[in-house]
Amino acid sequence: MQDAPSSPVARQQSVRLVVERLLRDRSVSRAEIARSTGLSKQTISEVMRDLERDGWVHEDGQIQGSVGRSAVTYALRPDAAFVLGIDLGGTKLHIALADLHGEIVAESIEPTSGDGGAAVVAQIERMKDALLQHASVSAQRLRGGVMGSPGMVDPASGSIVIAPNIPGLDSLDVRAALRERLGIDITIENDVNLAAIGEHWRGNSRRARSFAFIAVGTGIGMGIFSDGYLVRGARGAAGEIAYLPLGGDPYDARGLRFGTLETAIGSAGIVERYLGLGGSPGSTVRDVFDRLEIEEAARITIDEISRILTTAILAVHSILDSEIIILGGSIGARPELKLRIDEHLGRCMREPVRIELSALGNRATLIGAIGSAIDLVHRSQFGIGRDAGPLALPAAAADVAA
Amino acid sequence: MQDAPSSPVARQQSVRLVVERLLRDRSVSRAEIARSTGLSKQTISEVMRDLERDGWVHEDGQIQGSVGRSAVTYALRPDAAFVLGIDLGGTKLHIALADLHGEIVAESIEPTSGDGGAAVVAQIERMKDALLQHASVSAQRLRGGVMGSPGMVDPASGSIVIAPNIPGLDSLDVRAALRERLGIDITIENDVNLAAIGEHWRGNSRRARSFAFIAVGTGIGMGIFSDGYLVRGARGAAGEIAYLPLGGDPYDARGLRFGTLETAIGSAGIVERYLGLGGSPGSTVRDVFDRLEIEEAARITIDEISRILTTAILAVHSILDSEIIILGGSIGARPELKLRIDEHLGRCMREPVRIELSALGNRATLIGAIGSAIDLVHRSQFGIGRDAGPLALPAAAADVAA
DNA sequence: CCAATTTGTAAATATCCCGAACAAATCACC
DNA sequence: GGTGATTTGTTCGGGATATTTACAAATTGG
Repeated sequence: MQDAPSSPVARQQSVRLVVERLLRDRSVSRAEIARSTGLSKQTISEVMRDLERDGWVHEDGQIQGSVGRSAVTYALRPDAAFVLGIDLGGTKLHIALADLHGEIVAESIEPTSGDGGAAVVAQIERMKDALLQHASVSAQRLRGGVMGSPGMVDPASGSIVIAPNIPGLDSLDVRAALRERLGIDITIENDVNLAAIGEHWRGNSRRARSFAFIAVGTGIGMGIFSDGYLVRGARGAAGEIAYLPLGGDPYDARGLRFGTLETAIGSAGIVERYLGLGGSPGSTVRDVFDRLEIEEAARITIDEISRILTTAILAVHSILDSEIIILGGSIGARPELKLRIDEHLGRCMREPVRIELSALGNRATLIGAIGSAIDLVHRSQFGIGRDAGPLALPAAAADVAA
Repeated sequence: MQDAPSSPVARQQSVRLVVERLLRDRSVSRAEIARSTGLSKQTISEVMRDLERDGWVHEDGQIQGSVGRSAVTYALRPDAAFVLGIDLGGTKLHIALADLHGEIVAESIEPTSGDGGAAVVAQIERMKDALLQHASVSAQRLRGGVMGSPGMVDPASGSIVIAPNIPGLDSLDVRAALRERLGIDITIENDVNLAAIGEHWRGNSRRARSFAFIAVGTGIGMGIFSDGYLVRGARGAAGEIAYLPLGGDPYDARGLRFGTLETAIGSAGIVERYLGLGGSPGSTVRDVFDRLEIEEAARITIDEISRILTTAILAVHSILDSEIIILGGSIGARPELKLRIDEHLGRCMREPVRIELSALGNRATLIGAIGSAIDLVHRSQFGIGRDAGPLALPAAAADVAA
């Protein structure tokens, strides 16, 4: 069933407690860790000695001022390992190299190769090498990576099941190919889920254990956190709210194919609605928003979109009881929408749920991928099982200061 | 932060592995446990000796037939402890006393006392005493209990926030009162959530790690499992699908108060719809179902209800990606509904989600409460933290046989 | 400069787990 | 019916880890 606890059964527990404490507060003395974990001082000293020997922590400073001997504080070394965050979009491929604090040391964007799965894998390898060289990081210190991709990712195998926009990616075993070409494990995850992780780590839902991230752009998707854990669903399709039966007839053939909600308020649906109201032909969604103040068709379009999105939020909230709902994506993050949604929510909920705009914008997936990769490194490095609790991520600098 | 691991840090790990193995297969030999856990034979023997000394396990039989010495098998003693499952409804109070296998040794139903919270607590105490006496179980062996109640339960404090139907229950600190009167901890949980746990343990979603249990009766509610864990939401209101914006105008004042979906397809809504279609005055929901084959108004009513419920299922599934959706409650469990829903789903989903009727009927909450209580006893007894994994419950007899 | 307090180390002890050797029980096969 | 192979379960010694107690070192306040 599980692998044999070879020798260090209890030690891993201790190491884990120490590391978790160091993640919570960036710099802590050994005595303080002993107090807060309940372990003895020697155990902490010994664990810390091992961690320092292996390069995971270093002395960080001293605490003076209070009575008694001054304490030496230790902190996790951000440069102990590096990870790769990859945001694989239909048009752009965005890769960043980051340290264990999540500090990005190098990043680059290229148009996604149009020559299919194998070419994309080769492109990723090339970009990775360039980033390592640019940041002067040796390949050994690269310890993991996470890639976000649109479409469905099978929770069991971790391989892409359906990948729109990138031909030949779902037929290829991308994970195996990446492991072979890059020499490290790359975990694949739905891009919206990663964006939710990003917002949870560095964005506007930092302290919320239950929240939803709704991305509205070309398509519509949602990432769900419940009690600190990502909700993936049986087939990895949780949060596919494109198929919510709102904003149209769920028995309509088009809704069946692309999703009723997405048909109504995806980019295509918005433009179509705008044209139906007499808007100028050839307009984009951006144009509609630009003419919001000056054109009746644009105003009505956005009003209707907001109203439908509000019912979607109502549906999501009644099922998940989120603490916060974050709106993101090129359309969803527009403040004009939030304004109208807040107003509508006030009229159909007794205690309207808190709505926030994405703090990370189009970098949410990338940052979530980095955070997720850091978490995986921590887990694999310190023997933390998957049930050992929510994400083990360093607090953002703002949180430490607070 | 956490309590000090006094002495048995590693031992608890071993104990937990052994107990989990015994939960999975009811009767196992020590050698087999050693193999499957990776622990050494001596460790298993020692752990087992302690468990037997404390009365948690006993020798159960022998394995013969294969070459080699025959093995003594051990099993958890079902009578090592007993738990109380309580289903507190607006009209009926249903209590059962069960052993650690979930075998009910005594149960009783009474009308819920109408004299408010304190009277209900007294009633529960009286019924508990009677059950203990009837089953000849000493009070010391009663180790815990779980109570299901309609309304919202705060996930943090475990106290009832909103309790419809039972006056004065939300103002009282029920949990403290029960602890004082009964001498044991009674955990309170939403009744539909417990019904979902019941179905997960003994019902139709036994092997599903992600599923939803939808109860349609006087009111409408849902219990959610994601990846083996119950989803409670930020305020314990997850699954309150009464407020789904389906089947009516979400901006309507009545929907705002009772929930749009519940207004449409709760008992009151069904009867109202039936009358609106020219049905006979004074009818109940039961009457409507009875006249389904012989009266046009009844047929149309049920058809429309099914259609709305189908869109609700579609909404739930698009958000949660459940493996199975279980229908329960006095109305939801009617096969006439499932028939129609299956048909409708086929026309609005490309891969219709699997729908099953509740296997436990109106006992689902009670059984879920028992299962949940057994899980809590296991956790508190064997030092299993809350993040140690999904429910630690004995397999149902049918599963063991299979 | 001394007392109080806190940090960190050292030594001794207890606990727990593992590996190997070994006794016991059982089956297969001659 | 006897013998060997196989599996079970125990005993014993060794190693790793954590805890307790004692103590040295450092720092603040008077």
